[in-house]
Amino acid sequence: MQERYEPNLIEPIAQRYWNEQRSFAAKEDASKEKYYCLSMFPYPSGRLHMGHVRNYTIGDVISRFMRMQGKNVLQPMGWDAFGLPAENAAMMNSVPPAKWTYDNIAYMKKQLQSLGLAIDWDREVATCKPEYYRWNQWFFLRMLEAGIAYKKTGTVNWDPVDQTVLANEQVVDGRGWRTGALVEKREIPMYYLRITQYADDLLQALDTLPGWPDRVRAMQANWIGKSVGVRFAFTHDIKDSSGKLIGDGKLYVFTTRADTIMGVTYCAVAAEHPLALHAAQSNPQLAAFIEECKQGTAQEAELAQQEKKGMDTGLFVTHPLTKEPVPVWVANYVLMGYGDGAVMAVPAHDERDFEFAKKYKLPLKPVVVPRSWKGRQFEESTEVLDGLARPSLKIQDEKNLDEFYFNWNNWVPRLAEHGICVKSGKYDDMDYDEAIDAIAADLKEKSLGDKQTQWRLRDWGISRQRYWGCPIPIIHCDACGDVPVPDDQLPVVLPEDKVPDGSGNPLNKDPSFYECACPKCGKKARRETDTMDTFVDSSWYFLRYACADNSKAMVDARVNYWLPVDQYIGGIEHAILHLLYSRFWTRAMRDLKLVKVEEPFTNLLTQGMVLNDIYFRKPAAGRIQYFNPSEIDVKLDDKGKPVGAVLRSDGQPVEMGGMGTMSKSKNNGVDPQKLVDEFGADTARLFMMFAAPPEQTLEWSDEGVQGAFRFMKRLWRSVYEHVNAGPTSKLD
RNA sequence: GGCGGUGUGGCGGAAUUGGUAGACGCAGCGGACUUAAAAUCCGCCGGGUAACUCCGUACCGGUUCGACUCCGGUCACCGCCACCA
Repeated sequence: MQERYEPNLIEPIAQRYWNEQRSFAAKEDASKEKYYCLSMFPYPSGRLHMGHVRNYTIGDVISRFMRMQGKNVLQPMGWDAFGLPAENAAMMNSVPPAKWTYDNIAYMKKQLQSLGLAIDWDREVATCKPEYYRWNQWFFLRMLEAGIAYKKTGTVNWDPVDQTVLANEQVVDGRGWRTGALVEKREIPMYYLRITQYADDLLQALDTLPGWPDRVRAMQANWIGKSVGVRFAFTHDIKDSSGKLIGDGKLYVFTTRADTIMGVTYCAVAAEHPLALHAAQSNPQLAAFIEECKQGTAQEAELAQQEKKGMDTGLFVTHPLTKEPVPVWVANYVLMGYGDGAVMAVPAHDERDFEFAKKYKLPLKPVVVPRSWKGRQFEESTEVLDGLARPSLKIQDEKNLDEFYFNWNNWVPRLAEHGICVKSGKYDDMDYDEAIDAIAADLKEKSLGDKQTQWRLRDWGISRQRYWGCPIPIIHCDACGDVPVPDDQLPVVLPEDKVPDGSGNPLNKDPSFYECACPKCGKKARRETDTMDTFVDSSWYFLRYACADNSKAMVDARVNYWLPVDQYIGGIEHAILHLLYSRFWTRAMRDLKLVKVEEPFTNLLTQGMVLNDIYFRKPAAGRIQYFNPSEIDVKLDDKGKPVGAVLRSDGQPVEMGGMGTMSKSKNNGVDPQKLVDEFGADTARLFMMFAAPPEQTLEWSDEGVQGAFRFMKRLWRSVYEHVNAGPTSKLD
């Protein structure tokens, strides 16, 4: 054993030994308690970043701890290898995404090994390999048979120049990020997975996951978005040009406030609603308005910022209880994708309806009063606002000091509170719950509605008009329709030699891929060229680790030994989609009797981001220039507080921008490879584990790394001294 | 607007079920070694005081022999979701 601590000498020796001995290969052993420790697998972007190092170090420490506790530990690793960045890199460098991806995997695997992680590399998977994605295809066909997968037309962002579908993030200010062309909404056929069928289960079962952070469970519950209310219909006799009643003469709406049904003064429908489209046929102005609503992105968050706009259709529907005519408006605040794309509007008790009614001078009608008014006399009156007569209700407060009344100058939140029904005929004096029960019962009796549960969650559209993904195993035949690829012809292999040029999916232009024979009738047919969303790949990789070598089946009995994952570690950014899809997919596999496990992840740790200082200069004209902290000298005052910073190369001051997530755009990243090369993996790992609790953000500090390095050196020396002192010691 | 979280020295953060607040690290200060520097090592390091049995865990109050920890309220910050009817 040598006196000097030289990690670059000793770490590779240990790593080679582990590799040769297969020290971390896990074997199923029913006599031992298993422990499955899983880190979210990386996208092979090219190099590891500090977030990876943190993630895998946390997992490795937990694995080590559990191994020392005598558990049979599995810690696998793989590659989330399909996806858009490979296509972009391909365009820039004229390299096929496959080559780019495999090269990156080779490099990053070396990096991971140099970190000394106790990974069982025998179980490595890469989602872009046919051995893996054939089971995506196989199980997709099983879901199709079971009715969990289905086809329907869906709305996408379409770039008319590139002839391609854009993800929401690729739409900037309503234009394609590459072409700058105005993005269109387009209806195209896509495959969907019926995750909504599992909505209630996915929501309820969140309570069985005490090992998950509260906020992640809350985020999932929000996303699923259960809401209980009443779905009912207004009636009408509006017919289309062929004389058919639109929607069978019913305009369905959903409401959580059925108690306000007597206060309805208009109905609002989404721009894409059949009634709106019908009215637009004879109304060019309305048609133009509908076109305007269709512009922009399919992203809902942006809709929330828009001003409320609408237009009268001139159509009327009949109120199901009062039989009064109710005007139908098109409104941009109504979403086609939620419920039936239509709402009943009660401007006296709903903020959005209020704002809309005020803008377009629509009537309003108060029908709910505070509970404190119960059993007391109130006065009806009319006030004139904006030249309109507005009905108001007044009451003396209990101390007879003031008058409380509805006034319609501004919205007040109290108007939306639950209360007592008034001016509602037979429902007068009923409280919220009672009124809803009574109204739902009456609507049911008329066969015009009932209580219903509505979900925010939508079915999962998995079709992507993209090349670098798992092909959807369907063949389109003019005679037989959509025919599944027979199991014995799986996998449908993605050709790996294509180089996308930005003008759509190369599979569309490759006859050797899309030309095929119909498996049913043998006639010439066309292969589906859409590929699957990459979230499909990551929805079950944790199952495959248990049986990665099985070429005959998707999963086998070993899955039931290892699953569920005892500890899952990864970024909070996957709190909703990846984790929800995985929970759904596992349930689908359970229902098709492939696995026993229902909840795949028992404990979840969402590790914090890695932050670093931000330094910049803001020139009088032009872009902000960011400087990497390694190029900066910080000035301290007497107490050691930072008071300023200068760029080392020119000695001139730079602005201190506080701390932010390490990113290319802020130029504040630290390359893990440099860190490992200089100080060794142990120092890097020690610092990361030590500087902050795993769930919290970690503030990078070069001095902190030095401290960890000093610690390692001291540790080395004390071992060295021990070895020299002890006559029989053979530590080296 | 809804939901979730967090507030402790100059800084990152400890404090297992309510029992010595500030572990450990960073920065800072003093010292040793050195011709000098780096590296390394030792000591000090919340505030106040001449001193202590003083004050101090965002703020106000409560429970308790005892509160960073439990309860009620306030303030501030962060994250996610959001015309969801």
